[in-house]
Amino acid sequence: MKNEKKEKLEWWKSQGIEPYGRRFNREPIGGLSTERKDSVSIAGRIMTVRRHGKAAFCDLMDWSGRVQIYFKKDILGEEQFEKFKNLDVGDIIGVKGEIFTTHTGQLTVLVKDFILLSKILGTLPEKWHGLRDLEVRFRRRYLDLIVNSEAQNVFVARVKIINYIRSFLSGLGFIEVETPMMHPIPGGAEAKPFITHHNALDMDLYLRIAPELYLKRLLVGGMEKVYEINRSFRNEGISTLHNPEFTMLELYSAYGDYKEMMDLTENLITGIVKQVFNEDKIKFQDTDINFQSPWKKIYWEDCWKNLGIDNWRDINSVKQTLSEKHIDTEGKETLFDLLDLLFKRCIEPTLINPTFVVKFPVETSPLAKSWPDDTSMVERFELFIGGFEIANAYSELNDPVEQKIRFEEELQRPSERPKVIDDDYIEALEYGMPPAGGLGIGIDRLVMILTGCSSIRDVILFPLLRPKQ
RNA sequence: GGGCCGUUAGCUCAACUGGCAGAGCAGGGCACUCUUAAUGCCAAGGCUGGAGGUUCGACUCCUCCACGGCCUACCA
Repeated sequence: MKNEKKEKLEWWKSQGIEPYGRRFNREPIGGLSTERKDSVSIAGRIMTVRRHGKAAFCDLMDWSGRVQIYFKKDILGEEQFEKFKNLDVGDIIGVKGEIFTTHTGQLTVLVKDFILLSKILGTLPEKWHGLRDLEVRFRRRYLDLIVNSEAQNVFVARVKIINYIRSFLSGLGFIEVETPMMHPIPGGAEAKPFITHHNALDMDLYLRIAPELYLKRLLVGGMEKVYEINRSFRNEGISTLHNPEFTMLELYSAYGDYKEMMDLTENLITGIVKQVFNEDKIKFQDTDINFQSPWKKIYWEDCWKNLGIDNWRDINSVKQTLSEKHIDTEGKETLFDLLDLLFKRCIEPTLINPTFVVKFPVETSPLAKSWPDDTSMVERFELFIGGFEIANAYSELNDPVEQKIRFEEELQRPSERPKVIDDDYIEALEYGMPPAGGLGIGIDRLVMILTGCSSIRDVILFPLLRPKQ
């Protein structure tokens, strides 16, 4: 803390004023208008000060907006004006005054009275360039939010998107539920879990990697349309698309299928684009993404044909294509690892406008219902926007015997996940789960696309960083 | 985890090939009652991320460490 700021703090105390105030009745700054001639009461942070001897203009900011306020000595009187001189950029004050317009026509509040509500002891980042240092923006997000309106906009948009999702789903009869975040057996996705320990029960628990298996138990229980906007945790690398904890929407609709999920996804996201952003196109990085319906649908299998692979199960032709494209296959041996690599490098980057990729191999989808007349494939789609995966959905496998076989087959494949079959889930299926469509949407990534952010850290308030020092 | 890059005043950035570390904003003082990146004048602000090394001399070159960014890997 700087000595000068400490001295200011002491000055306020010496005036018998508590520099950290109490409740103050105020209205949002964003609601002020030039038509108002009555007195107003507002509060917020002083963002700029332009002093002119016996008068001064300041900008006062609250979450709803910013307004210019005008301090005049002949209005405030000697004593109040002296207090004003001891205010700093960054202080939080309450103001009572009247609206007027300046000679340049700017809406301004003439300060009749003000009160200090919170004294700043630090120094705000620079008013013109703002806070650029990414590390500081993430570690001290509060400064980012105070100073960078782009940061404010992103997180306001995030809230609006999530609110829209809730009202959209509620309108379709979905109910929001909460399922455990501490799982005795991690399941519902292929990912490395975080491990924690419960002392009283003396048992290890896993932070959830997906809520899927619990939500489907609720379908067994008769809940027909459920969703959870869930935080899930995966103990893997950090990148512009990956944070160890991330937010997903998962929903399940009894008696539906993956096609229903496809329609729902398209309606939901086009609705967000229209209602929240009032657009049907969004600029992401340097390209326009067109969200207009109908969205493109392609078969996963056709992607390979387009790359010149006639039979994607032929590992040699996959390897050959990878080598022709000079893609390093280090550490990749299985057919599906190689296919995944090829897909990520050669297909994903081309899927800019929303595109459903449909019908996946059963080996990569242990919880999905098989394709009619082709048990080697499943009723599943992934949605890609802006070159990366946004959503994943399928017709849910509700046959307990088949599910058990799929789990057992999964155990045969190498995995870093603990190798335990969730027999409790199988048992639930034995009581009958209705056929259903299920959908997962990566909320952080969706927000990225819609707000033009290139890193997931830009849309998560406090992304995980190593502690400084 | 691997590769590359970055870290200089509270913030945003300079400093050529190794030769006294500089500016704007913020903060301090003075002047100024319609400014809006207010303005004018004055003063102050630094162990250049940390620890070693090379050198007469290091922000600059070398080694190690810390944190971050990008790419890559695992994944969503």
